[in-house]
Amino acid sequence: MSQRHRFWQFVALGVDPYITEYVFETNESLAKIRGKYAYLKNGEESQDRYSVAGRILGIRKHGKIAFMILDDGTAQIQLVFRHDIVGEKLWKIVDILNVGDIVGVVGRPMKTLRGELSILVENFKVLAITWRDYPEKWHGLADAEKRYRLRYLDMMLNKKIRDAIVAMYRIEKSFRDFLDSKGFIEIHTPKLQPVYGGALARPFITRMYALNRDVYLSIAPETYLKRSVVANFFKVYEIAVCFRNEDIDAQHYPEFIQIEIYQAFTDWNGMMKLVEDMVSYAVKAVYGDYKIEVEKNNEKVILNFAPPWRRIPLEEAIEIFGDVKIKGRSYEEILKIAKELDIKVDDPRKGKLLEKIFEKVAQQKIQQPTFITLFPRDVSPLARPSRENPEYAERFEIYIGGLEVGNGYSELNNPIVQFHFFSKEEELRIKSREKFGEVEHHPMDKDYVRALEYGMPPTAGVGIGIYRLVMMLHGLDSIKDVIPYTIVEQDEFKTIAEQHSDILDYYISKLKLE
RNA sequence: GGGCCCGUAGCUCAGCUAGGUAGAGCGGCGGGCUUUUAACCCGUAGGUCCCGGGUUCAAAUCCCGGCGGGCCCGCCA
Repeated sequence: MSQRHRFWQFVALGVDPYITEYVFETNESLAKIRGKYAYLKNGEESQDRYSVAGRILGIRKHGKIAFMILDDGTAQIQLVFRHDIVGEKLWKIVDILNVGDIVGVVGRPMKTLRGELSILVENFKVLAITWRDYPEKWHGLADAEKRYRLRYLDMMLNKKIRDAIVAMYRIEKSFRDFLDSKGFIEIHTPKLQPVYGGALARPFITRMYALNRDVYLSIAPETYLKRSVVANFFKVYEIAVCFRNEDIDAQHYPEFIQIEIYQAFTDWNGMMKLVEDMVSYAVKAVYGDYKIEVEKNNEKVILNFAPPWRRIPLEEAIEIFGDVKIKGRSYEEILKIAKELDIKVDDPRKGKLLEKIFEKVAQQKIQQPTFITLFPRDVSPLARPSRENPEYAERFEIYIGGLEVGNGYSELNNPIVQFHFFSKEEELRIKSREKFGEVEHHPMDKDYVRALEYGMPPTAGVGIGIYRLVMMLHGLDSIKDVIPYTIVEQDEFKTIAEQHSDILDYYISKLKLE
């Protein structure tokens, strides 16, 4: 308040950042201009004239010439403002522009004497201004709390984050293109459900006033997509938000996006092929090659997505990668191995033990895209038992870069056995409650069983975690880095209107507000 | 649920171990500069040291409690 805000300087120069300009027509993106005029020689000016708009992210002033970095969301380019070209009146505005202001400019591509492709500005308009100072140009926005609190700045200024967000869109689009070409359709399943299911997780509970009852936020689209298969939509998928009321860490966040795919008349083998074809298609479409270099903990790893991917049964993976003999062992022996590995046993199922042992000794070592197959039946209540050994399910998980990114199986389409498995899950919950506390289990879903009773063809399905896939592909070590907006507690601060009552009064009177 | 770490100017950070006048760079503002690339040079303003309590002659610094954020373990993808 002590010194007059620069806003008043703009107003004095006839520029009101919210009243003067409502539109600015652009006719080219900076990315295109960069490509098209790369040929210019140092000092050369093109006679072509373009209209571009974006945010100023850097300013270097040199008396009667000024260089600014303009970012239009597709690329950045240097703007050259010359006093002799824009004239005295516009120069006064050039003089008060700050990093963060938004301008539309008309000018000609040129290359400076030092070889920097630029736009020589002939005319420009101020389209909006920033009221807050931007982060320092060298370190940028680095404080973790501020990055998540002011995520728009993080996404605007941190290239790694921005690239991951764009790549995520392109990967999802590639998945849709691929599935569309195979005749799949996307079906949106309910996020508010009377019974949660399709995964083992604690749900969010919320109130639906229309029916005067509590409902669950979807933990997975699975049971509804399979109802869709019953509905003769034999090739369906959904890129779905899933909500799981569990803790946050580097690989987990309570709301996340999965693509789930179901295809009738095939089994887990057909689904593994579909997955490796689809993911490799997307990787090539987005990054230009099946092989991509990923940086992990300052180490570079080349990941090769070219199909086919390796398929290794779970117990074999434990033996190969973890060097732990596990095949043919009894429940007691496996329990002992788990304890020796310092694994806390809080779930009585043998399958859980094997999963934990795998995660502890083998998972980190699996870098190249790999299907780990043949999971124990007892942790897979919606999967079809193996045709060779019903102790196992025809279930696979996808591991890339040491991260679990997906899970799929031959779907259980037998309503009698499905009912039995659900009943066993209930029993497990009740039985293990005294001994281990609440164990994650799949609740009885009779309505879903009834759908199966109308007849579901042999079907295979898969779920792939989009955030995990993207964080792995971009070498980011926190899932929160690829989630556009994560939750943060509200903090206290003053808005500009609260800090500058004179400016508030100006707009109230100018716009005839009360 | 358990453990560890962090919070100082708009931003990035130093100062804290061992209590003694709150600092730097960038950014802002003013001045100079017509080809810079973290431009440069001169000047200048800017702080509830997260909040509350305690110890002390004296607290950014030590202690306790809280709030906010991060990481790890357990659980979930």
